[in-house]
Amino acid sequence: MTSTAPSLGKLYPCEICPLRPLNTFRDFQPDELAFISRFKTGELTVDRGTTVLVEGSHSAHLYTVLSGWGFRYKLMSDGRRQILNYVVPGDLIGLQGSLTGEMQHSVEALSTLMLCVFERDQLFTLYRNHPGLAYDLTWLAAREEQMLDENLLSVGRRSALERAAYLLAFLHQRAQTVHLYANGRATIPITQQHVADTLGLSIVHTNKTLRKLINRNAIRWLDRGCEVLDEAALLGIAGWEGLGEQRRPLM
Amino acid sequence: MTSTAPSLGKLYPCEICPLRPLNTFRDFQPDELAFISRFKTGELTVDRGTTVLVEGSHSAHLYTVLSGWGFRYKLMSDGRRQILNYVVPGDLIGLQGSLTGEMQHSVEALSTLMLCVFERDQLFTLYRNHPGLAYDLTWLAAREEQMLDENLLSVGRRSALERAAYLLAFLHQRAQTVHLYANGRATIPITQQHVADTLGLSIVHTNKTLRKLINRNAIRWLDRGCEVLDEAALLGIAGWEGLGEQRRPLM
DNA sequence: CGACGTGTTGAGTGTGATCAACATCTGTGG
DNA sequence: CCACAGATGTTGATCACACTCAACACGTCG
Repeated sequence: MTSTAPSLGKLYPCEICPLRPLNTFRDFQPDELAFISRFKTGELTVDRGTTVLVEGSHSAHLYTVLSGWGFRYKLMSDGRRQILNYVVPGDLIGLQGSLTGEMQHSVEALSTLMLCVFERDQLFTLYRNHPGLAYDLTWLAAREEQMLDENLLSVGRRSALERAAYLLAFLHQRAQTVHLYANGRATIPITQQHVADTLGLSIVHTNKTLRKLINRNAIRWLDRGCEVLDEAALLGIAGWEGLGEQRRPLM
Repeated sequence: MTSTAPSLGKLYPCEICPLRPLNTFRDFQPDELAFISRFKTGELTVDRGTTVLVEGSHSAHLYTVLSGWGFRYKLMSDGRRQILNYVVPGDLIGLQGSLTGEMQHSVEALSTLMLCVFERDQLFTLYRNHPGLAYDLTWLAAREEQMLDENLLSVGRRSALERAAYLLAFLHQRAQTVHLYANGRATIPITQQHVADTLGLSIVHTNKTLRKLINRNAIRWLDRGCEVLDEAALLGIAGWEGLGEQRRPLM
């Protein structure tokens, strides 16, 4: 399942970017916008299940998510999988590989995923001419690190129920900040296998743990999807205060 | 235990930095060196047990480790602690807090720790005038993310024995790349409580797990310290290939 | 139709947690 | 100098959370 049909044109030139107007994102200087517009060389739309970036590869591109869900993960040689984080619109993917040369993780689409495509070899031009954008890139990397810190705390020190509650509250909040389910049903398009591989649990125990959250009316489970009904309950169970949401840059 | 006696002078001006000559670190342009030298406002030496940066605070400084060991961690309100990563010479700490405003984790010294002190509010000058250094900062943030990814895989998907083997091999390799125990005994200055809080295990089970590694002659445990005897054995147990060590920047 | 992905539930097992007791060693105050 | 508290490491006994195995229901898709 690797339908990588690159739709070449730009349906969404940066000047009419559907994300930028959201007040989650910081304002942009006109010259910055002009640069990004040139930096962006195209768009890419992929189906659910497509692997966008592969661990061990040397990608010539980086991407910003325009719409849809995805996840970053690592595999062990015997097949064990750990999901590291999820990506939602506005997130930059492939920066790590662009800087250090080789991807250390893979990225897969959870839903139809629209991506803005950037050329890796133009990255240094950005650093040379646009210190504000360079700062933004570091900012995005630092924020990814913050999310990973919290995930690590979760997997290392929270119980199964706390972990599940944390994860679903986390994904729910991230979806809301980028209006991911503004239109239509408010569901997170994951399977219980994804939850298990994120939390470091077996799929059977994940199922039983999610059932407890369902019985408390905190969530609802649909076919390959989760709907958060009571975010406050999840935050309480997890002992988590939520994303201290700050305005963030958008590449 | 908060002996924060700031030794003001510069014992080690950047021009005679004891770390930079190591070939782990990338070469520097003269103008970059000059900038860093001005950017560095002093040195700070703290004792073992000192908390260098506190979660929730707004630090005006960032630091580069000149010598010694430390660790980054998060606490939950009921006292559970998760160690996120360790810091060794050459590592930059406090960047996250400098960018996003508030520290989301704490940093504590594992041994006597010597730090170079930088002023946060000069950070943007760096971005404006030194794109190479700006690139380096993002590079360092991306590398921290890579280490966290691997730690998360470990805690989420490796068994207790595999986790312990991974951690000690990891710390051993990091120590070697910066010649941390070039002089004197080659020990990692941690307690079993630190290991437990890194791996997400109880201290009792950590003790029993480390005993297995000791019985296999892979490590030796001293008072508040670990000595790696058979790195290959640890790598084998963990199913880990080691740090693909690349030359890295030094601030 | 059968194969496959996904979700569900029960039974038995085991890894790792908790509880408890003890051995050292250090530092501190009397 | 000793008594004591606290940090660290060790080991055994018991418990429970989470894993494995197994079977089944349901949908989609070739």
